[in-house]
Amino acid sequence: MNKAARTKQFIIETAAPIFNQKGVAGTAISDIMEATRLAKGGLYGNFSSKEEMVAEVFDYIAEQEKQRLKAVTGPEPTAIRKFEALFSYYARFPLNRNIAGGCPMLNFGVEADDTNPILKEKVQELVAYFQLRIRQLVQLGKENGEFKKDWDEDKFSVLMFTMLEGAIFVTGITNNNRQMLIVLDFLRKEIKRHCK
Amino acid sequence: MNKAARTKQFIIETAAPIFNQKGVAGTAISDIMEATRLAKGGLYGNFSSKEEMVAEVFDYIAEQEKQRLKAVTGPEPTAIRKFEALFSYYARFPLNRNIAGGCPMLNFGVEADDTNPILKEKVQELVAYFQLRIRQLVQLGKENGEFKKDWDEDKFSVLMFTMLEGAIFVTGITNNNRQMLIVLDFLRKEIKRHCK
DNA sequence: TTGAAATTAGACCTTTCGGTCGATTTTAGC
DNA sequence: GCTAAAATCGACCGAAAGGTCTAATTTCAA
Repeated sequence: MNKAARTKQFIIETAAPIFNQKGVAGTAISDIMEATRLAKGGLYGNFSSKEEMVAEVFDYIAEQEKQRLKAVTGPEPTAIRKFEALFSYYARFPLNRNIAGGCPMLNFGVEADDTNPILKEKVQELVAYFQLRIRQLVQLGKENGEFKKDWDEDKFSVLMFTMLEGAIFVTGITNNNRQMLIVLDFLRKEIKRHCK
Repeated sequence: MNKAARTKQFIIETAAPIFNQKGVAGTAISDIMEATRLAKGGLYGNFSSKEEMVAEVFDYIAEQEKQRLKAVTGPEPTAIRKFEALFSYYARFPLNRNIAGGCPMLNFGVEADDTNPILKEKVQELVAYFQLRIRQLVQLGKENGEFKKDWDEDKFSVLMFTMLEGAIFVTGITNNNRQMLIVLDFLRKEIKRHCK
């Protein structure tokens, strides 16, 4: 990894939580200059524009989120345990995050929706990925004989995902994870209800 | 209503969908000037700053949302019918909205979370109001003998609210209300499950 | 209809925005 | 350690940001 690549990566990692917290429109290049302690040339030597920088920042974030999902569920041996690992991860949200500012899907998605089609598409992909992984977890559980075969994984992945995103939103707004815990409690019962 | 008050109201109503779509940071005073066809003096004669304007715009939006909730559920005679009216309202989301840009709670809430404590508090109040109304609907149904007495309205209001907000988010991102319909289907079944 | 008060227009101000580019420093292969 | 290439600095640019203020217009009670 040569100097430029290292600098670029450093910028991306430094900028990620800033964009996630303040939003794209709310973040100025000067904010990134300050945080990275780089001058303008140092930034624009690595990115041709703010837009491109944001795009690469989100690509990095998306990859991080995917890795995190794998890291949380991967080590667990069964589908039930994988779900449980996910739930106890979200029970500690947002304290367990290394990118400050809440869920990037929600933050970037809400802003990009009416303003940035390219970024919106990236968020779309990440949402689809998360929902796919939930479906696959249910399928795995079916194959393992953990879950009943008639459980509709498509519907469950929609319920689980929308509830979690809603709970993340409410957790942020209320400064309190009480509602997240209620949601997780419900999801745990749903899992149990469909166990053999 | 004198001229100033009418102008102020006109500005608020014109600005509301713009802020809701482009975000606070993403909206320039010049955008509001263009939309209202007013000059700077016309705006700053009615608001002392952009911040104050946004605050009053959100107050207006919050009132609109409350009125809408009442308008949708009010005419229906029973709790079950009130819920059903809400569900068929959300089934048509966002086509049935008169403020473009999706759910203002979500849009303003996500942006304000890390940037604007005053606005965040206003969103907080509106969220609390919606959840209260859901709880009250369940309570009404209990009193009417529609719902079983052991139904936990506190938990249900959390589930319903988080799911709907999550579904609104996903509906926007995917340009498709398929997941909203799945969520509504689930909520209908929950209602039925707790009917006497 | 009139005239004082209320309201709005729009030129102007300072600051900050995203972005450029030649000068300067740093990197890295020899 | 030298040197060509790569990377970064930071002064500079035009545009646009939020906001001010006085002049001009509009409102509305008498």
